[in-house]
Amino acid sequence: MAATIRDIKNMTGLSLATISKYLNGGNLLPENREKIEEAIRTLHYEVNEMARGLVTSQSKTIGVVVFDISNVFTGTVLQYLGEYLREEGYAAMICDSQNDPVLEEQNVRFLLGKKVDGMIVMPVAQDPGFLEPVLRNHIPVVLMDRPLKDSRLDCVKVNNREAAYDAVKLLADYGHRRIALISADTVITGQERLEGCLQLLKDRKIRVPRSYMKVGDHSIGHGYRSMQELLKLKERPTAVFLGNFEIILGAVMALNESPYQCPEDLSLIGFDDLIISNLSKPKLVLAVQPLRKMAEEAVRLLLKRIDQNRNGTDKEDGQYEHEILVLPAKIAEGKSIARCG
Amino acid sequence: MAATIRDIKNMTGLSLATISKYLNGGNLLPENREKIEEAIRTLHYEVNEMARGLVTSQSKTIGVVVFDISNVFTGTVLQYLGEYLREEGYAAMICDSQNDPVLEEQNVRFLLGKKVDGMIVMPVAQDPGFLEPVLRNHIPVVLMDRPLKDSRLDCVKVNNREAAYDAVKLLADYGHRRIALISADTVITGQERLEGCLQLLKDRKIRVPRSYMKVGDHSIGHGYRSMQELLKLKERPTAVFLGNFEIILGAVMALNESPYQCPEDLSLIGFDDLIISNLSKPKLVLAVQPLRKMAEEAVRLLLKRIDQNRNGTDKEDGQYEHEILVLPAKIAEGKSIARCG
DNA sequence: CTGTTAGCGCATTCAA
DNA sequence: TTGAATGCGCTAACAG
Repeated sequence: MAATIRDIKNMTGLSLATISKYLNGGNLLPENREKIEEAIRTLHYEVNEMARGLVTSQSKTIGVVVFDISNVFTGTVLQYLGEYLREEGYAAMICDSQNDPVLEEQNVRFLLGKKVDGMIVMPVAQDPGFLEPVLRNHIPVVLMDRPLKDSRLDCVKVNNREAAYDAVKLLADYGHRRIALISADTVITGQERLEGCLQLLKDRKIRVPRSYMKVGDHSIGHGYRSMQELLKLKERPTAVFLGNFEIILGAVMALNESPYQCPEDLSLIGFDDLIISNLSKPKLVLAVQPLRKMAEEAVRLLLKRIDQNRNGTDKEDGQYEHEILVLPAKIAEGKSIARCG
Repeated sequence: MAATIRDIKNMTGLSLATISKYLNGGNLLPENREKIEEAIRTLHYEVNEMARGLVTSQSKTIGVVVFDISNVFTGTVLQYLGEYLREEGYAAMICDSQNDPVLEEQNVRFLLGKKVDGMIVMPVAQDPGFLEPVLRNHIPVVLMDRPLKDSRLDCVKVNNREAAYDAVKLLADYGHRRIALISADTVITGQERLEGCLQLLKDRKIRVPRSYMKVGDHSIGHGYRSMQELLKLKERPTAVFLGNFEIILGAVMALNESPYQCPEDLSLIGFDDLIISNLSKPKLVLAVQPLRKMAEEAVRLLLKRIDQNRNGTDKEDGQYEHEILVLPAKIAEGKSIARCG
């Protein structure tokens, strides 16, 4: 149906090899070049990447596995990833795991079958087992956002612990002592942030009542319910740390529905980077994740690995030392924190 | 590097054909089946989809081209699309056009090269020209959200005009006469919604001052600035129609920063379907788009076309009559509209 | 039920 | 610079 290199051959009288050379940027007589170009135009020829991939055994596509594609964080990262990959001549094949480890494993196998040249994974599983097949085939992988305990895996992430530490420190510096945390322990990023918060509280000798610790998942629902509960307490907190975007949404929603005002009645600080966070009134103080930078570094690292693989720098069964790139999240100004006491 | 069907042959002593038959669900002796399965396990064999695709000339993957992947609407739709496609044994290859028609055209050509079996497109271009190559190759396409003026293109969309009409009607029914519109005319969906609004206003003989018509693009910035301007007017509107998700965000942000309250000082009705819209206080009245249904129908329609193509129902240069599926957006309750007058 | 053969569309030797 | 031949990994006849 679609035109092939053969049709061009018949049209121009040139050989397959010559045409192939043209397609791959080789040198040929201007005259022949002309002929081929005309044939391509009139035949609407388009290279068949499947065939090309079969012989070159590289697809020029990168598999991207995300834990949840409907998530705003994910969408933004995907946008940047797409940008950088495209710049480098790669396409992205995106697979959504829907927060399901089983789906995630299927995704990985699927991409392997598609012969992607490499993978970028924002994992849902905590165990790196599902990446075994990838590692075995010497397909480079880089993790994003969430590291996994496997010394062979590169990762680009954010200094969750430190940034969370700084965030709560800001609250403390404003004089707050009744500080509540709404965060998650279901994913590593949440755990790290939680640790950072607790460390600061410990360093400052600030006690946290059980009722101030709202540990659940990174969901709107958790944020919403937790904030409602906090506001009902006899001794309300004067400040709250919000662990991620969804939690911010839920919490602000609950706060908006209450008679309390931010920051007069309650100071807030959140963790994420999304313009939407501006929606809250007043503008939220945020620990901002450098999403664009993360995407850029992930692509850079992955392509480096692919290159190393090709140049046989692949040491036996291999591996260079894996790299864990930790980028700094920075506190961005806002008006959601009031002085206390 | 990776194991091939040949390795299995060497290991089992069976022929390529038998193994291929196994892989494609054919019948063979339990004994041989066993052997093959063991070989697959020990060799970690995985089908090479490029090779398979080359001979079957179908990739079992669908190209999905979206105008902006970082958009929440898009993310949600992608999630549903992925779900339904997966159920049918297809994978999605997602390309982001970043609201750039040039990128969009490249995406389409790229996917063509990847030999996708069909495409689902949420277009940025208003002109269907960029889909010529797809049509020419008889690759089925279905448009989503935004129709294009080409009688050969199927589309799944929402009754923007009618839903917007109903939305503004609700405002009018609550007694509002000073109704402002913040919407977009840069995309067809915005235009349709605008038309619906204006039609109702005309039917009810409600005059709209120039200063009440905030027509721009579907961006947070447009929503934000427009709302600020509206609130500064000597004669403020009593109700505002917000054309999409981003506009809602921006407008609510501006309103939150002002001394005015919703719905006491200003009634709001918005257009979209995202849980995040709940963030506003009070809960917004919304014209809700049936995103899941849209995705389901798009997949259904596309696979139908693919099937028709294969069974040669493809009439000459062909085509069945194209289908334009218009799904109803429905008004969802909320508390953002107050009685007026 | 199994094996042999041919070829999908292309890149890549090696000669010419 | 160009052309003829070979094979990437797999499926699809067909013959056994």
